[in-house]
Amino acid sequence: MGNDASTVRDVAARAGVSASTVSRVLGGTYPVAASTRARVLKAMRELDYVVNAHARALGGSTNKTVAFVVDDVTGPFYAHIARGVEEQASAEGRLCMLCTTHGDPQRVLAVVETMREQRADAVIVVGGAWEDKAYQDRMTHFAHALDRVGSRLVLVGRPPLGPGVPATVVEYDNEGGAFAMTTHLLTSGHQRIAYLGRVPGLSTSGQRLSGFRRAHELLGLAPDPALILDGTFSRSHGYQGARQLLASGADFTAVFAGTDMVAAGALQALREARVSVPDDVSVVGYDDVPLALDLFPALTTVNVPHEELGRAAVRLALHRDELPGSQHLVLGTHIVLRDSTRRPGH
Amino acid sequence: MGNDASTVRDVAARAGVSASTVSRVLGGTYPVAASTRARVLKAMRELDYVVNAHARALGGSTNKTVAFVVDDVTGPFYAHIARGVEEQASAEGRLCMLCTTHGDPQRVLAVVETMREQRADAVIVVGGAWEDKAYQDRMTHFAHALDRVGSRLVLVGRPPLGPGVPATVVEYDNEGGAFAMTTHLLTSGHQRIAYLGRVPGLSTSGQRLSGFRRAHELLGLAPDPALILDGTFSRSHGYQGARQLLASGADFTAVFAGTDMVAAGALQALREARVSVPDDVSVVGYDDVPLALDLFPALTTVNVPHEELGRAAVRLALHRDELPGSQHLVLGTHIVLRDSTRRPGH
DNA sequence: ATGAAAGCGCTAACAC
DNA sequence: GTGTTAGCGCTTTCAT
Repeated sequence: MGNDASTVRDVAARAGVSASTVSRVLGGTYPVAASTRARVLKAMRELDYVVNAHARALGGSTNKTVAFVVDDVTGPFYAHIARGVEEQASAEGRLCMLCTTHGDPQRVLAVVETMREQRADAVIVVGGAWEDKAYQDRMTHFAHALDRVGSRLVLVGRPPLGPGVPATVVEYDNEGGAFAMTTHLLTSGHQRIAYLGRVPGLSTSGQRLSGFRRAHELLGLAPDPALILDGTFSRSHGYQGARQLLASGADFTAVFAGTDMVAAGALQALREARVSVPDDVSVVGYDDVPLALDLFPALTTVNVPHEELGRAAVRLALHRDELPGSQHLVLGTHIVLRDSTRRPGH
Repeated sequence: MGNDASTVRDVAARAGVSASTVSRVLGGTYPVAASTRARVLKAMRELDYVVNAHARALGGSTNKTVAFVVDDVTGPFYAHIARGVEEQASAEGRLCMLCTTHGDPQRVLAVVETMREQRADAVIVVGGAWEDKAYQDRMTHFAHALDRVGSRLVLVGRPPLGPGVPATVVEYDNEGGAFAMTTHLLTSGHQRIAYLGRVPGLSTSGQRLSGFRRAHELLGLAPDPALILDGTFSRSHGYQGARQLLASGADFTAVFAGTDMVAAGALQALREARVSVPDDVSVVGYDDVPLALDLFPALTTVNVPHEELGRAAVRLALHRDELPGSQHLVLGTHIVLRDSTRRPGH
């Protein structure tokens, strides 16, 4: 229906100048007589003119757009990284496209392809990667394809694809955080720690678990395989997993939840079973999302610099020519002690 | 730098056909000989071709994009609406652009303008509106401007701009939810209810407060103005507000928090002051975000159909020609009783 | 079934 | 300073 936006030509006609002149005042980066500029501006206002971003993107080569590919906006973990991305993007004059993939590797690939069509300046993929050869190969392919058209693949919170692959990666010390937390638990006297939320094939999960294992080894201990439960990074897995653990009569004094959401579920199950936290069992999470503060008891967890991850992703990708040395960043993590942990038996 | 994506022309050359033929297999909506199509497809694969979305948008008129304008992705309230929007958009073959405004009315207007440049199929603005004449006028202007180019302004969770303004509005029964909740509190015996998080000039806040007032009036009561605190829809206001209330020695048995986040802050303040919830005071929130379940005690609150709001927004906007009668939707809300409320003095 | 040619709205040489 | 002329990559008549 209604389909008559005014164009440079309309504005030019009304102002009695040529299209290029209009374009010049639009760009602002070229001398135009003050009086002419005023007339053009006036015409634009009267015609309620706005540039067509597509025509502009077609002529020049950049779209002034950053794409953000995420598993699920709803998770606070992603939401905060999204905020960092959005803020930095907007600070750099870029628009932000949001795509969600709902844990489906196929959709990730499809979405990245779409972003390639959109000629986004950067394509930021957030969250653990699937440790699957075919998947990695496809991502590597995209990295090259994006690079070829002057765009950039950015991996946030997932490992690099390999040397020579043109991609920016912004990680955080996943393994180190889990190591620190496990060490804390172990040295406070917890010997039997259940691990909830091992997600097979997910890089993030693998790294956290390996920090968990390394801490045990360092103290000459071995985690009990029966206490490591497979599942997803979800509240419901935390709930189900904790119930299952309780029902099995397993012996444990602490629960290491794969994420804060998993911890939230576990806390609910524990509360329902009248198991007191932290008196009977300690619970720790991972991520330090705002929710951690509101859980009861307030959750001891590993802090991840969410917003900074997002911000850094955009910054590095957009300025990769100026800061070529820093295309692989690993941000630190640290544990935050709150009320959900205590020495066992005290 | 690298800036040589292959084009239809490249593909055409390699397949030994004309550009139009390539375009035809791209579109799929036109007869092409099977053998030719195969050759073209092969050439595309070999050249790793992807269409240029901008060139396409320039020729045709739609961008296949939906814009989503939100205050802050980080709030769970928005996050869940965002999910609904994203899901429906993707189901309708649209991409989703995300823009945040951080509570700044100026930025809302700027962002909507940008979306106009992008020729988005729909521009979805979420969250309470500022009850400010100039602001409303600008929005009305945008509604018309978008309409003129075949796009659509969608208002989610805010009142219509007025009759004759071409905009889709998807509301939820804000006033009704507050009314129901307040009535529940009042009829359970709470006579002095504090209201935390009145945000002057914000439509959402105004509606909630008027439901709060109507419930009082209906029972022949009048809310005590001293118990109504101005602030923002934030956790920190909930915290500060509750502390202030406590410090003032005010007399109240229940707290109606403007949102669940406000309630979370209030609960923390109450806990720190050793005021037991719900034994000493009852607390209720608004929104029913997932967090409500994880608060302690689990929060009694008003359920808002977040995802459906987002989904409906996209659906109505995109199919406005097929369902012209339903461009103003009001979804229902209902109260959810959990553990943060109780009759006073029991 | 396929090709040639025009044009979407804008920017960027290149003239004057 | 300003106008003219070409395209950017694709879709779409109009021919054939």
